[in-house]
Amino acid sequence: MKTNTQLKQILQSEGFRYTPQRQMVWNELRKMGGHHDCEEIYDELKSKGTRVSRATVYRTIDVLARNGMVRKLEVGDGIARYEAKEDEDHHDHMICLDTGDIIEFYDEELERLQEKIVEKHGYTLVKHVHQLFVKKK
Amino acid sequence: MKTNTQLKQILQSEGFRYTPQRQMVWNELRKMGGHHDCEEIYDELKSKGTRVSRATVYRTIDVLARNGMVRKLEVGDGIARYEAKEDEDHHDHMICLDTGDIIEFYDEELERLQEKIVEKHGYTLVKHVHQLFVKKK
DNA sequence: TTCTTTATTGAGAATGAGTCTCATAAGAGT
DNA sequence: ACTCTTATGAGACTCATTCTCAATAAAGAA
Ligand SMILES: [Mn+2]
Ligand SMILES: [Mn+2]
Ligand SMILES: [Zn+2]
Ligand SMILES: [Zn+2]
Repeated sequence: MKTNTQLKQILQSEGFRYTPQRQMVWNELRKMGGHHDCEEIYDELKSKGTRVSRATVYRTIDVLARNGMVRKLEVGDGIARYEAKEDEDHHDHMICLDTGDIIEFYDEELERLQEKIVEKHGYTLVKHVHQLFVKKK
Repeated sequence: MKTNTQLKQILQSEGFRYTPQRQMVWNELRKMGGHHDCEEIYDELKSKGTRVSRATVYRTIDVLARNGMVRKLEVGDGIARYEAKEDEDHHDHMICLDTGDIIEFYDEELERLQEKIVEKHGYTLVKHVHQLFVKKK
């Protein structure tokens, strides 16, 4: 569980300022849990009376993503979604085409295989996108 | 190699009309080879003096994609790219973060593993997106 | 071939997620 | 408290993609 102090340290170590807006966006996304877009975060904050502008939500989410606090997820509907990265391990996503549900999965062997393939081509793996679009059986 | 007659059959079997514009978009994408966005297809057609509107390129590409003639590829820059699906087998993509190059790869075991994981969760795999973002070693 | 029906097209307007501008506010170091 | 610089808010703006609608042309019938 990342504390606000840790958020402060991470931001400041990169030359970013530790502002109340950034705290609010970060804490809100953590509290919400799951995968959410900027508009949802903005609405949630607004409904609580806190004043964080839409632009700041977008900017903050971007800062957090660049610093590994948050993960960006694009499922193909043109809306970027984000999830707070606590201490949890890496995982990929299954998206149910019936319900829109996002199920997380992790497979050791799958991760290894990707590395192997990339190496075979003379490259280094920086990141990957792996999404399985499924239907209920 | 898909012939124009095959294009006609596929379109008409789905109730779509076999129009010169659709032939031009399809043949142009095939001729170009590789992964291209709608603007590139539009420009290419325009440079050859053929008159196909931008809207029609977008609409046609969508029709072709829905009918398995074309594959959509989103690499995260907000521009959808497409590639003609001839008779070639399935493949996924490595995107070089240095050059923007798109390298195709296929791994039997990887494909099998995905199926296994999805089944384990009680779902059926409909499609998947697997992109490896890499850097030159 | 001509007629009818209905999908398609072109041109440009509209959409909308995300970005940018700029004047004002406020972190952080001294 | 002062200074320097980054962050914020409000709204304008971007730009890929979609939509509108009048005009056009496939496809099937006769
Ligand atoms: Mn997740
Ligand atoms: Mn390809
Ligand atoms: Zn993974
Ligand atoms: Zn694959």
